[in-house]
Amino acid sequence: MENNEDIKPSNFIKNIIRKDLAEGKNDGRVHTRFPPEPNGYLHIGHAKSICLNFGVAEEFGGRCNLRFDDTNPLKESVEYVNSIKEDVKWLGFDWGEKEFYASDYFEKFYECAVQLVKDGNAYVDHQSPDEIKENRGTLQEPGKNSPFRDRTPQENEKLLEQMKDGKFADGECVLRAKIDMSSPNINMRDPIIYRISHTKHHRTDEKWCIYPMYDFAHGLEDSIEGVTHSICTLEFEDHRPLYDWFLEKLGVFHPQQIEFARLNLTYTVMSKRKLLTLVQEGYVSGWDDPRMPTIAGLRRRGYTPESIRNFSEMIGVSKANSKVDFAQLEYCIREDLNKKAQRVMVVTDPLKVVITNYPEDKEEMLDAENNPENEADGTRQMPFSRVVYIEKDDFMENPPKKYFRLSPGNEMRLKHAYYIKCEDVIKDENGEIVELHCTYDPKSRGGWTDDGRRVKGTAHWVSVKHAIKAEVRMYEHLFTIDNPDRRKKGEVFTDNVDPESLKVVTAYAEPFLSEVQPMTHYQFLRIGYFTSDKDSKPGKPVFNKTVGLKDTWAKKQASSG
RNA sequence: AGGGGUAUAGCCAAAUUGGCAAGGCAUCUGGUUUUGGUCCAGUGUACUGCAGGUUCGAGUCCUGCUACCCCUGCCA
Repeated sequence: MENNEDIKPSNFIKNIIRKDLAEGKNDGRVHTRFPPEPNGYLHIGHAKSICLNFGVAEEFGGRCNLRFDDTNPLKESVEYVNSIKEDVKWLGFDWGEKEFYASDYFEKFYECAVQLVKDGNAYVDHQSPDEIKENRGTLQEPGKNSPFRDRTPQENEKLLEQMKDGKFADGECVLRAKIDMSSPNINMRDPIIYRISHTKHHRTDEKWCIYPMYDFAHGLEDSIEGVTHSICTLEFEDHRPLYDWFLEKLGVFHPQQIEFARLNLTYTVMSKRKLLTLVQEGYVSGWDDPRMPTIAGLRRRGYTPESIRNFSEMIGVSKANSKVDFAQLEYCIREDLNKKAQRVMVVTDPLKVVITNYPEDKEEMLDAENNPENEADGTRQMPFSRVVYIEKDDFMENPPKKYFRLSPGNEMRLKHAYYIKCEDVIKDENGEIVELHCTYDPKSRGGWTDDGRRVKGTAHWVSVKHAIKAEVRMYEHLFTIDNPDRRKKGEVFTDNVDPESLKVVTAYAEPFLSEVQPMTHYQFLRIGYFTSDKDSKPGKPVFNKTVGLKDTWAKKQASSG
């Protein structure tokens, strides 16, 4: 029976692999790869791909390569290489003893290009970029053959060598595959194999001034590494015939390309270009801003690797374009942190409560459990005294029905402390409530009496005398609408950024929170999960709101009000 | 003279060779609770995009539609 719970959901890619295995393809090997281009930070959509590729390899006893698809030095850098490695590692995946780089195969790519030329399958085209574009045709009309299309293999071989040797300027000519300028698939209209770019590469430096295009390089990379199942996103479906064409013409090991739908999430954007815009135009503080859907952002927000892996498993894999509700991601982090996060008391919007019958000078330490979900986490001690803060929300002068919290003449429990009863409401000259006078029941120490009294409401609190101040960054969705790409004429997607998606508050916390290690997860009791930020300094903790607790009371209020 | 894809509940998404349409998220309702959290139990007329056809039987097979997504970088 318990096996049933461990069965992971199936998907069409696993079905293909199972079938291949059953048919004895690839000698029973399963080999995948995760091939990021180091031109930006990884985001939650990449996490889906990482989990898929590494997950499938693991499930079928295969391997998964981490490979940097670094064929365009203009856009790539080591900064991105390093961030990608860090993120993949953090997610919990191990790519083995070596990492792979397309740039390690540049020599091999060149040899393959020479072979294509010799076989009459490629030619050097001296048309200008504009001419090439012009002659490519349109979606409805076929393209026109280049006037250089019929150069002899000997001539092409010589020209290709000159390209490699830097005899030409950028854009002066390209190497093209000789396929079919009238193909209904535009990718097959003599696609470019090599372009000239006198650009320094972050790994090969100035060794090369010609760089291979994706379509030529990618299948070869897969082939060289013995990849069996080359999993990519839907937009490459049109490229598959080309992927296959190169491998066939070259007569090398032929991996199978399989496409799946990339992840979309509500209330955020996922394209590298848009994420870059958010960073460059200052809508966020950087790639790791906790509102960003980047791995680095989610990590800083307080998401755990387990929660993201679980999310990836949960949402499944298919070929249908879809948009997953952000609430599903939030469910995953709540589920994980509920088991792990220590509970602490932090008041974010304080209301002073004076307990008039509690001795002026008295202080006492009270036991508080660290996590009701895990008794092994033990207890800690919290100082209590005559004046405490509670949340403003936890008091109402004229409460609606079913309000369990504090109100005039009513009793409420201070968690782990005492029952208190509101005797008096103190207001300032504007009528604003500034302070509550309450009495406590000494017999309720620990928050319980055996007299059958029903005190339904329980609130968190901190002792004013002992509390420390903490900076708490309250995050909401970065965008005001679930689909940030929906916009009126003349608007851009950044017009949908919510200027209030970050609110910084000064909160009052239990004293032991004064010194926190960054990246520690807590549950602020009755509020949500919070994670200490790297900006924390000794005595000056900073917390990021990871996600709020479910709040059925607030929901009920909103729907009835 | 276009090509390539996709359609199963509000959102994801399963469904051996055709055989009673899984599961999760969200929602709502109870119960438990020293967190209005967690947990537990329950909660859905899904004409499986539409219209036909084959069949004892169709989400699965056939025909014809419709809607949406992707493709005209010397990006990946």
